[in-house]
Amino acid sequence: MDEVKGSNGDAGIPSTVVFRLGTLGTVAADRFAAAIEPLDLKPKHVGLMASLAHGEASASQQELAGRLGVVPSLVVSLADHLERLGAVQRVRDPGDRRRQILTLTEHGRALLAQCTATARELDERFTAVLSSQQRAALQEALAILAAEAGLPTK
Amino acid sequence: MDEVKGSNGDAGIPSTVVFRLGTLGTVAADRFAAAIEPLDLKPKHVGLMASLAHGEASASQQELAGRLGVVPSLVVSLADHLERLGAVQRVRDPGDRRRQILTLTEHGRALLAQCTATARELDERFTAVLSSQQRAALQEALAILAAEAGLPTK
DNA sequence: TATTGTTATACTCTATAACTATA
DNA sequence: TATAGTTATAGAGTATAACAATA
Repeated sequence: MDEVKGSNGDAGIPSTVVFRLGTLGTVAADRFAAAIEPLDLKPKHVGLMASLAHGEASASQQELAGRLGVVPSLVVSLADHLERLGAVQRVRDPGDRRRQILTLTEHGRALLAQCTATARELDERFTAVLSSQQRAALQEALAILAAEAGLPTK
Repeated sequence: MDEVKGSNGDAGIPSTVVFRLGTLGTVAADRFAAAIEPLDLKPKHVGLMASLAHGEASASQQELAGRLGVVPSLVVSLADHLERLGAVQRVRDPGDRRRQILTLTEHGRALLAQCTATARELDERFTAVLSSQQRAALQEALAILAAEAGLPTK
């Protein structure tokens, strides 16, 4: 018989989902950050670009702050950097001149595509120890949890 | 037939494992941090206690720094705080009086047990949207990835 | 007066470097 | 001279608060 049945009474905090997501999340984020560093981008920049690429290709900075779950002043510096790189454009909303509408440029799309390719390469190496069934199951579970947590899904 | 077969060509960076682990990891870590805040603990404190609880119940600060993947000076402040709470004890190694041996106290064990219970409650709510098969598959995949990444497994 | 974006400032986390004691 | 731990300092990242332009 198996020594473990159902939930292991001896299993400590490292075997909980929250703990493992936290620690693995840090590892994944660090590796991704290192991989995109040559592009002069941080994960948050990629998050902003991804948010602009999804559906409506433009948004006000307030909207972005809400979507990313960060404070508006942080969007300013992220957008400043991306604008300097030529990845996004700021245009005053003619209907409400207080608002800055951010749109992804062609170069921005190219950069985002590069980041996506990089992430996929990392995925392959990172999940190489998993069987294809395990990998698919992981993808599925993470997608559901991300949707539930209100995180970008597509 | 399904619109998606194998890997979705339209899937953006948010659907990669690294990106999702990163974002979900932040969410999980934030929730856990909020939950243990009443205990006057941060996730890193719990990580240190968990490291001491596993197998050999004591270690030098250098060893801990290595295990946690942080710099020794950070272990000092973590240990300071835990010592103030009565969760760990510092004892000079008689064999090498430069070394401080950290051991978990009874109170430390009790605190860690509380954190573990808290993490399990969070797990239940966090993974409530998953079927039991999906939850088991997630557990399995995360355990494998954690082991592969050299993170605590038990 | 309220809201958008911006700037100035402060706080948290963690690392690097300098220092003390022991070896 | 080298190492364990400590203390002092600095940097990255992000939030809060004050401000300017527009509504």
